[in-house]
Amino acid sequence: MQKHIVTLEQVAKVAGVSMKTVSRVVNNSPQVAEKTRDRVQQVIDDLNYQPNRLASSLASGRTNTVGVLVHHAVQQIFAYPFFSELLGGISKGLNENRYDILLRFMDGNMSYTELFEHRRVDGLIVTNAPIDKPEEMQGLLDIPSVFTSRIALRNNRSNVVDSDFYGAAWTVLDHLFDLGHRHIALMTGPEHLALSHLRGRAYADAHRARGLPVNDALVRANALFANPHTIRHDLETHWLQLAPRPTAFIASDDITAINLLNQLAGMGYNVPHDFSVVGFDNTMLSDLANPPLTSAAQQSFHKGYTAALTLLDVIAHEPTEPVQIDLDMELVVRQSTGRAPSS
Amino acid sequence: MQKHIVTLEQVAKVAGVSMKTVSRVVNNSPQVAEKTRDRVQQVIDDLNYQPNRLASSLASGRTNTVGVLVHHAVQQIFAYPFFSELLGGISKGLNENRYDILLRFMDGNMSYTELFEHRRVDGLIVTNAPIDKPEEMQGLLDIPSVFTSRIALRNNRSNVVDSDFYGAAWTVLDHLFDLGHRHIALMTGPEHLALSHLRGRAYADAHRARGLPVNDALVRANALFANPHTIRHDLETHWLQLAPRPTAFIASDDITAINLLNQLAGMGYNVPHDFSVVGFDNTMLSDLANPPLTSAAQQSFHKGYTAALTLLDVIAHEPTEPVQIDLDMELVVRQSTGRAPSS
DNA sequence: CAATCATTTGACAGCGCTGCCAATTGGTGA
DNA sequence: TCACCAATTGGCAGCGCTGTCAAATGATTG
Repeated sequence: MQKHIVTLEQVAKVAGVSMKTVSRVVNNSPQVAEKTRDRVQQVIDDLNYQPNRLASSLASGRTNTVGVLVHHAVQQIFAYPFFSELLGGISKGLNENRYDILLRFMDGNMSYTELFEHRRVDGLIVTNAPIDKPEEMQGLLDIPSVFTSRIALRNNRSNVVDSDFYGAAWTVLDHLFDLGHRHIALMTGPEHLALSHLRGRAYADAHRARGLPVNDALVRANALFANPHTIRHDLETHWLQLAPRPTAFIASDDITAINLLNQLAGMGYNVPHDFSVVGFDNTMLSDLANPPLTSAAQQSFHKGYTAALTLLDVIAHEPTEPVQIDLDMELVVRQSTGRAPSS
Repeated sequence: MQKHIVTLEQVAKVAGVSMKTVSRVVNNSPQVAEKTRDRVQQVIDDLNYQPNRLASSLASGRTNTVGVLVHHAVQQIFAYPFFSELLGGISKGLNENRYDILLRFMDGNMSYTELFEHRRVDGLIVTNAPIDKPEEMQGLLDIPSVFTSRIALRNNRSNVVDSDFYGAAWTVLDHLFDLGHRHIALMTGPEHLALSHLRGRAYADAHRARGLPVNDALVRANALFANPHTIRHDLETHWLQLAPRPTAFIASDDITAINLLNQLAGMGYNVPHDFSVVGFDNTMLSDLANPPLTSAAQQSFHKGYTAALTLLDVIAHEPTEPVQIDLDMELVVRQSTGRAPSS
């Protein structure tokens, strides 16, 4: 399909310089006389020379490419707008530094370090790392890599860029306390994710700080993206059976929150009059919800962006200490939260 | 960070065979004696040899990598779950054939053919191709490439895998006709997308087929993902001013539909009692809407999967005729559509 | 047992570029 | 004018692999 493949050598020949000089021009090396640069550039343009990046990478050992690993089992997560935004941020951070993305949806039998070992990338960004296979992750610690989620509470050798779920949960609780709520249900998220435990801790700490008692029945783990049926079931068999009843719900994520919203509406309750509901992530779904959902915003785009820059830094400087960055979360208040019903 | 980089040559030396033989083993070439294969494989495992894919690609001219281009200006689209699913399908199709994805969010000054010209990929998949720069797209026609959207009605040299928006619009209209609706508003989507025109044509054809008159005021172009404000404005200044008033709305996409749903609710109308609303794409948003949204489903995952397989076929066989595939869309009926109000 | 042919293996150039280091050029001051 | 130094430029090996084609091996047959 291609007519002629123009190489460095041909450009050099036509321009009457050495390959090395052409190489310098292509790579914007400063040590080329301006006259020479112009002449060579002219030939490059004339011949429509396109450098072969593979050859360049092979010779230099740098690929200017980063692998982004997405855990496959979490296909579902992938449809969640949050991920798309994260990827957008990663892309921006990398593109600004002339890096490309090699995207891989991880399959059961794939090795997490393969892309790097095959010399195809300079480093890896691991999103939603599986928490159930720490051994497989182990190899990543010896490689330039950044996780966008804490992989386990005790793991502290990994480079991590994550949102401050502890602080966010605390902020949410303050918001609800201020609205007069005293019985607040918390759906933490799954047991195996660090963020669930962080939320749980914040819940206890925030209550303690206000001198309020903690009712353990009000804190429950749940699967992310809980479906309507499960939520209905939990409402009927648990939450609404409690005495005193919770007057507010902190959901693990926006989808769970919206399903909760819809189930409550279906049962004849009014949000925020009867119950307040808070979501997490502040995805576009929050705006579309009815009523619009109060949600703790992860800076998803910025998180991706930061992860990218962090990785590039790790690649360049190989720090000995792990880099761990917490990003602020901000509570976006909409109409799903209001004053606690005066019982 | 790496201790030893094991090369083919070292494996060959240790195994006591030539490099070429090791290469054959690595690439599963059939013409290797079983005994030799086992011995070599043993050494490969022992030394933990990892082939250098760059070197392999450089020598062979095949990268086993496909570029996926995402138009940057459509950042917004990217947060739309549809895209994530599409990407998931692309990934599946490619992974099954041992291809990887080089993902690029296109920036204003990027060349669409660059990745290929730099020999980094064997072909390209172009999602949401910009329709306003046909010249830049032109180069893609001489390269193994597949578009996931019709780039322009008249362009017929490109390989395209798209959903059958014409048929889908017709199906939606049938559904609404059957429910007794006779005044149906159509928000086609933007002028510059082929799908808008296809929907418009289906609208006219479906009416004609039933012997119904077409009221041009009921068909309007709109931006995808119309925001609540715009929708409110259009309702107040246009749709609700018409006589007779439309009793049903076909929205260009799920987000527009949901915003419409919320605006109508905010104005005190009941859906589906007062108005029926249909969305497009059947994203996860449809389920979360209140009431759940009737929506025409693009097989987003399957579309990506098909696009991937199509591209691999194009790469392998360089067909002379462009490949154009239409994927069926299915109407998923939920609670946002009902019988037309008996006026 | 030699001739024949299929199967298996090997030698080596070369893919297109960059790193290293040497060679050349041009300008300066004595 | 010549030594001297900085700024440019060039030569060439080699990155790790595969393609081509030749060589060696082994099986089969008359």
